[in-house]
Amino acid sequence: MSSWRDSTCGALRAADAGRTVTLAGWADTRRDHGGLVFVDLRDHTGKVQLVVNPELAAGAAATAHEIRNEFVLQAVGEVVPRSPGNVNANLPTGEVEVQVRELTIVSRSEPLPFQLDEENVDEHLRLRYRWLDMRTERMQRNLRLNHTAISAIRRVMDEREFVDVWTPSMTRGTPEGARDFLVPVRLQPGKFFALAQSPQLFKQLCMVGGLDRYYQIATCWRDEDLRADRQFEFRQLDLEMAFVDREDVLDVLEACVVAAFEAAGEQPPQRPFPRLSFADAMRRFGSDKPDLRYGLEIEDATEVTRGSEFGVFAGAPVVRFLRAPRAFSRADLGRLEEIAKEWGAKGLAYFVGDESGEVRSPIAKFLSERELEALRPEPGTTLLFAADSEENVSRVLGGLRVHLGRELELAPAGLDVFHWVLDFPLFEADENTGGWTFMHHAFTAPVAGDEARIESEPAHVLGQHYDLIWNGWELGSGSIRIHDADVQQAVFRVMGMSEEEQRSKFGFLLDALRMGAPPHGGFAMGIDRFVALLAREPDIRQVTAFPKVSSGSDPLTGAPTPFPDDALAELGIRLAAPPPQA
RNA sequence: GGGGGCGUAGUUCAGUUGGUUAGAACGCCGGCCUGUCACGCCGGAGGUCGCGGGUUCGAGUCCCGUCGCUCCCGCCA
Repeated sequence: MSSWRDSTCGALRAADAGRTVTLAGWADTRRDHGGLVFVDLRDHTGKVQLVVNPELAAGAAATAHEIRNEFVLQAVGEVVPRSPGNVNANLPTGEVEVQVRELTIVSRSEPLPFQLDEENVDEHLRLRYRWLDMRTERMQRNLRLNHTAISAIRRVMDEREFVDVWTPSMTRGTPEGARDFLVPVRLQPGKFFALAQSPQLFKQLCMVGGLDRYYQIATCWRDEDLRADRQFEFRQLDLEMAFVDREDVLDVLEACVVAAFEAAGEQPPQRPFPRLSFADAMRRFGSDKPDLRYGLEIEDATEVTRGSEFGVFAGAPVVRFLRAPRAFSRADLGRLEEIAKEWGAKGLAYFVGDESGEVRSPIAKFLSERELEALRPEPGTTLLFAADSEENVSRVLGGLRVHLGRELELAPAGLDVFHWVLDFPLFEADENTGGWTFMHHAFTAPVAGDEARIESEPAHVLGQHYDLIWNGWELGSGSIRIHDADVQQAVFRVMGMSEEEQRSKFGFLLDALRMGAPPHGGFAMGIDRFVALLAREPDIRQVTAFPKVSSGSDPLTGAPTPFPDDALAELGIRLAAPPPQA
């Protein structure tokens, strides 16, 4: 070890008694008795109690009185066992302490803007002083877990002979994806690189290039609003494989998830992960990423209410409901109706089954005996209805289901459910243009046999796409890609792209697909989301060393900042409006 | 772009129907203290109640605007 220390604080145990050690770390807490001084010295491994006795080390004692919180100290002393009455059972090192002989204040600290042991400290403040926040057990654990998970994943990649290939961050813009971050460049005034939203096309080209197995822990950039699970920049486990089927890709991902759990010391989920088709997910849970830790499935009442006297039911193509395990009050139902309206419902019909066995419902008087009998809620439950098009019913009940899941805490603590969602449609209607757009991206292959009807029946073509879901969070998605240029061009045409446009935007891809492209497929999994869930944190900022806040700025450095006009001029840029004063 | 929540000491919070000098705990400063471990005891400093305007005899409290943070919708191939 270095001259600064020959041992770490957290490692000391009863067996070390008698050793003389040199320790270095931070003053976590001090208890100055005027004569005796106790200091809990902390480093990255934990804490140990230092004792400074003026009768045994007068110089050290004088120094010890000067210690304040978070001073950096170096101490030389003997590890001694504590007397039985003085053992601290709350500390792994609590059976020993270090009797200090020499004490050096290596570095002083001003009083901190917040205390490290304080809970609920404003996050903006924590981020402004992230280097302090990082000293907390929470952040130490989270950042180390991030590393542990990535290491485990890299080991899986190595074992399976994936090759880590670096792809460019500065690349060609993709107007049809998320908003690009633009990078002006002095040598090409008036032109811009885009920061890569994903290495998608490059990894496909690696397959055409014969690399066979590609992977990267790839940083991606997207200029969209930030959320609990979204930052401007994030990392994904990005992989691509040649000569594989869907099953090969799913197998690799499951192995990565299990390996990361094991490395983190957690019980890994059972393999194979359950599977759900997109159609089933939407019908049963109203979501393409349902949280399957609880049931609360959408049930159908379309048949029962056919020809109902209640106009809203009679006039709707689809009537479905959720059976919530709670007899809601009128006030509750008012709030639920608001939620339903946010998801596009016009109102919220309900049947409350009171604990007494009474059924409360403002619409009961419109319904027949047959309907009432079929839809009778159990005592202590509430049926919540949506009557509309299939699409709207799914959206409303899906939104309500998520809300109820959270509000009623339906997910058992400690339960983790991974699952796949498969068999997505390749296209969806584009509300803006009235045409078709891809559901995930333009490079997903249709299922075998559907190639011929890409252009004739785009609505009915299924894609070889798959999503990985953990407790209702989309961890990532992948697909078997198109490896035939003609199929790729058919997809582009459905999206309304002219031959010219195809050439200018994706000519290089089409060229590659015409020069011996192997069948291939891959996946991209959001590492930050994965680690946040693994750490049981509510958002990805807690597992990110230096995140940005939701307004899109960095509280620590103050970035982004304005640039002087001459710096912009060199790039051929002039601002249309002066920047707001910082 | 839209909707909700929050903003009082360095920090975390309290502050009644609008009413005297805005409080507590921790932290900070000074003093005492040889077995504490969230050490204890005594004393002290510390406030633009985010900012601006309005209503009122009187605003931390009510109203309007604005800024910041946050959650959500849109957006995120």
